[in-house]
Amino acid sequence: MRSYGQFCGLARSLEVIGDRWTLLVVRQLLIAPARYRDLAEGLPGIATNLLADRLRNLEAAGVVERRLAGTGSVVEYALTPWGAELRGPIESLIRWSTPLMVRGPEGDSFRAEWLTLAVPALLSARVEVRTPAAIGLEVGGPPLRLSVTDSGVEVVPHDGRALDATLRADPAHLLGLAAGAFTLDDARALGLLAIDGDEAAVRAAFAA
Amino acid sequence: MRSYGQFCGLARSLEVIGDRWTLLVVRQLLIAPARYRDLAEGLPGIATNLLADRLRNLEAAGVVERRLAGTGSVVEYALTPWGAELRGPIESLIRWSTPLMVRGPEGDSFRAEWLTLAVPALLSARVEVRTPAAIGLEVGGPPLRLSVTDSGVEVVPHDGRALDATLRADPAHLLGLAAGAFTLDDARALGLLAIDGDEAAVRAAFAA
DNA sequence: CCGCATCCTCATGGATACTG
DNA sequence: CAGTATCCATGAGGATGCGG
Repeated sequence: MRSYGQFCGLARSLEVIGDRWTLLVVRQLLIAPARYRDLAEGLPGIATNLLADRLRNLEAAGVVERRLAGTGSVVEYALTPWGAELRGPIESLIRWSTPLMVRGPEGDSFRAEWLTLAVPALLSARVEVRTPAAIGLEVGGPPLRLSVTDSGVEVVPHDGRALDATLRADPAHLLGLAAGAFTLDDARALGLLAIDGDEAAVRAAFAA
Repeated sequence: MRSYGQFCGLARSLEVIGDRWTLLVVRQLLIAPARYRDLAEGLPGIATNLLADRLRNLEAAGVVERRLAGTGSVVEYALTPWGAELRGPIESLIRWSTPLMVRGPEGDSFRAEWLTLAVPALLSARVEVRTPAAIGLEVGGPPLRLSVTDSGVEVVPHDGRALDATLRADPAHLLGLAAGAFTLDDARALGLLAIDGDEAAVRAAFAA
């Protein structure tokens, strides 16, 4: 990226993460450290040369580090501590995007893993009191678990542990619910989502 | 901007504000509504065709609106309510940029008005208890006033009102102080800044 | 296979001149 | 003053190649 030549924090940030695709690469690594192939899968549409270029630049800037995963010679990419601090800006942009998401997927590709960032970003900005709960999320793709604890909200791949309830919906409606754009009752009356198990737990988690 | 084709809030945000220069245009309008000429001045380095293009796109996206300022036929650009909500993401990126700012200007251009975003972004994330105060800031360029009230922290052009104190420093040191990167005592011992008036007010404002 | 590098084509950005 | 028009440089996208 060519320099803006401005002594301004925003301009300096954009010189690091302002290139096309760059922040989406960070998004993927915020979901989990990953190999090149996983990144290419999680970033539908990216050209392989661009992915390689972005990873190189992010590493040079100190946002990403290459490391050897597991036992052997498998290269893995992960965020540095400073890179991981991009969670704040990214969650902030996800919240800002709510008006852009309500129109639904419209043929765009979707991966359930993206919800691991979006749902906590939307919920934690809106729900103040937290009742601990574990809620399964089925939105198409691998099942997820929304985990509400005293220390915060997170969404992780579901590993078969015990759940208080399970919520099944399409991604757009789950996001709308997390954003508080409509109520759980309305959504359910319209058949947009289904709940199994302890409904009160779901209601508390979404403050709906 | 070409679509990423991903049903993800971050991707959809970047389709609106991800183009080069775009978020810097928003920065300028967050400082104050402005005419074309003011924007060109506040965005050193931008080409006129790009500024016109970005304003067109931002208007089409609903982030910016053109309006007639004052009495007559003078066109002015301002953020829509949704556009103004980009303050959160932008402040978040400014905080993230702290490690990029400590190396100083290095020949980059600087405008005092950029501090009206940066200083509150850094201070309000770090200082919890607020003692109301009005502190003049002299950093090169037009004088500013840091205004601390119960409701928040803001930096505005100084209009000659009464001040509790005045702080003179170069931009990099003021940012370091606002970020808590070093203490007021250290900075002053090194001759990096000077205070006139009520020193305790300055100390309280910066929690130093 | 996986992890890129190369090559080519087309879109976008940048600098500057110009116009209503 | 507020932009357009133009022309050149750079970067993105897509296909393919290639070494480990």
